[in-house]
Amino acid sequence: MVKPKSDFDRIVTKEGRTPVPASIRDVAQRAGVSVGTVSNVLNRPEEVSSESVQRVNRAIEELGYVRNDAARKLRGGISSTVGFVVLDGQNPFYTDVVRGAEDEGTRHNIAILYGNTDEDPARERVYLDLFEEQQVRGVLIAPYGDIATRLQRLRARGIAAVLVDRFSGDGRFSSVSVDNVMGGRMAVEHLIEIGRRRIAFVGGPFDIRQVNDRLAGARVAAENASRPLEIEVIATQAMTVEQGAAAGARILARPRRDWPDAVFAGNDLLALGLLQSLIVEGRMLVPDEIAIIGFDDIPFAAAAAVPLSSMRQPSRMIGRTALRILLEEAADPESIARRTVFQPELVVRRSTSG
Amino acid sequence: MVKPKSDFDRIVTKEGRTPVPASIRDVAQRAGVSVGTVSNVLNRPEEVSSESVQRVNRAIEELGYVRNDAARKLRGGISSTVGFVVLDGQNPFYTDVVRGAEDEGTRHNIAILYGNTDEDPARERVYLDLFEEQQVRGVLIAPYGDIATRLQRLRARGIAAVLVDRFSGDGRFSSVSVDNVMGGRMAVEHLIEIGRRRIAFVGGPFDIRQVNDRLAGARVAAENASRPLEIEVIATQAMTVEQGAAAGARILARPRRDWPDAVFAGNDLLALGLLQSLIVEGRMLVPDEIAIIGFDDIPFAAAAAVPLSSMRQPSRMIGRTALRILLEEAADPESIARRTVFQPELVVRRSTSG
DNA sequence: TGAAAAACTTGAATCGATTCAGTCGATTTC
DNA sequence: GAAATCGACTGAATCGATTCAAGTTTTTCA
Repeated sequence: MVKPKSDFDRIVTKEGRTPVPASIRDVAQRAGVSVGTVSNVLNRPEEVSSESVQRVNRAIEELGYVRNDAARKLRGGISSTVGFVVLDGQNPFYTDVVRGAEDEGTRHNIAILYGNTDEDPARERVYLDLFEEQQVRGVLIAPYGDIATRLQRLRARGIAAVLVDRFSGDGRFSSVSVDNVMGGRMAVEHLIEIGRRRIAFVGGPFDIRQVNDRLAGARVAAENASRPLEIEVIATQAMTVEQGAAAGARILARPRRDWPDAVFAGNDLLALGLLQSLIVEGRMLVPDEIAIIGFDDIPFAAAAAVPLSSMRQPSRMIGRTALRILLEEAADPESIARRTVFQPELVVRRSTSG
Repeated sequence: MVKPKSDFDRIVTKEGRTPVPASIRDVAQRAGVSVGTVSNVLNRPEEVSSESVQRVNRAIEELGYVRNDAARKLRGGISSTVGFVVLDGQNPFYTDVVRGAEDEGTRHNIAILYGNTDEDPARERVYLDLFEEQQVRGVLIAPYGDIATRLQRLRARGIAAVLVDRFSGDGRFSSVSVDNVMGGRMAVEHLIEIGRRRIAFVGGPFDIRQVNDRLAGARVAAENASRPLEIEVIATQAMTVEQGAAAGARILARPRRDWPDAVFAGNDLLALGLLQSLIVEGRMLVPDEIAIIGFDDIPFAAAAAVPLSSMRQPSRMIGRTALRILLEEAADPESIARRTVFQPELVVRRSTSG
């Protein structure tokens, strides 16, 4: 076992300073006040005379004091970390959501414990365990499996949870997401508006709630059209670029007259894969032969060779809002769960302006 | 101030269970042993009789006991979190590196505190402060500014640090990176090999070490060519898709005969931006008129409309290795800093096979 | 059989921030 | 002038896991 102290001593002798982490007691001594006063300066400066505040702050400065979050947590004070369990860390959409949470976090001096599950329920559990051990202030989670009971247990331990990008069936937890049904509907309405009739939905697996919702919305649009139409479903095993390209290849393998003239992809990764595959003999079929619209509006959508139309999610805003709600709930355990739903926004680019 | 306990009580009465977090003392009582024994079961089961191990484990199971990491940390035990400060969280390359660190982390039951600095030295400092407060086991950092002194201070507090994707000038800290000079050289050698002569480097700002190194390597290749050539430098303000597209626009604005016939982009984001911009009147200039090679081989490189040649970095491996070294150093403060350098690998795709 | 060694177990002390009942003066009130 | 009020400060007790010197039981072997 390493003894940090002895290491510090070693450094002391070497550099002549005293880098043994200063405790609140050291600060109190140097400032000539009690530990209680130092703690008050740290936490409720308004209750301390300005003279004491100054002296304490000077001592803190001189000693390079840094608060020990472990001790703070232990005594029952609240933790200054929040866990974020992400479904697919590789997807820029989630990167953006995390970024939003981060932004809000730094404003409250909160750090984010990050966990990427890659749609693996086992990893999901591992991270929730880890976060429980850490006694985080709360957990943001873009869930894959069914974690209601797990979250319930965390709550019993005083750890709040907010669902991201999805809501809980029973409404027992707050959530921040986008109206996926509406998004699906708007996407397909747009395709119909630009005159497409043979519309396909590419996406899957359908046990991912978001996928289902987007398809459902697409169907609503199809039925409500002045001349109703059918949505063909081309199922994929995942929402990745590779799967998108594979789906594209399957489309191209059909006789020409069976091609759809527009595809609504379950997310932008799929759409990018499709885009890549829809080049025949150096000619890009998008948007003239086949229009494509995606979902999420990740940064790469605009940057694609044929800039991609997409349903924009306010991803950073989702992250920020989720963290804000989480902090509120952590502060007030009596608070009632609420659902926050943002509206997606249609972003038209070249892939659907043929 | 919220009193978690009272909330638990409320739940107790509601659900009839006792979700007050069980402590090691509760476990000891239930198992009929002392707290010391429970702690031993948790930390050195080989020193405890198998009967006790069983009883303790049963009690743990029954009570739903979860170790309190704060208490553990406080007593001087080691923390089970590690901080990771990332230069550009939006860049899939770093996402991958984090993923690698995560993989290694879960093997050691370690969670990652994540901080994205977006090349902002102020944020860099904020995160290092936060991590210090958390008393993390160590810090992985892809640094932007000069943080030698800051890291030195962390080290004095017993917090190890490993640089990622870059090494420290004075070699006082371990680092895991790729040989950027070699990568730049290989990229340009490849361009020369496919018969290109008017080669440009797109990248910047040059106070990012990696950029400098890659350019330096490119120049070595240019000088060593059988017929030496000059590398034109097209400077960008950042390594983003937008900047890449802007650089592309500047190239297209020139008279045709002043175009380069190949571009080595400082990273894949720039390359993708370039790719996007190099479509003139629906015709893709890549690779016939202008070949492009990037750096990093992010997943989107292969998925681009014209699949992008790139210098692959073993990004996950970098993350895993960095974390492994960090843990070793955290365990042994006497250990000496070492530099780990991986070789990049040339991945040829259509953007350079004209 | 008895003594020494080995194997386990115990429980008080410890880490550092927070809290809160209580102390101390100074000021105000009646 | 005594009592009440107020503001500022104090410091012992607390949280839970770990450690380790000391204690107890079991095993080993002459």
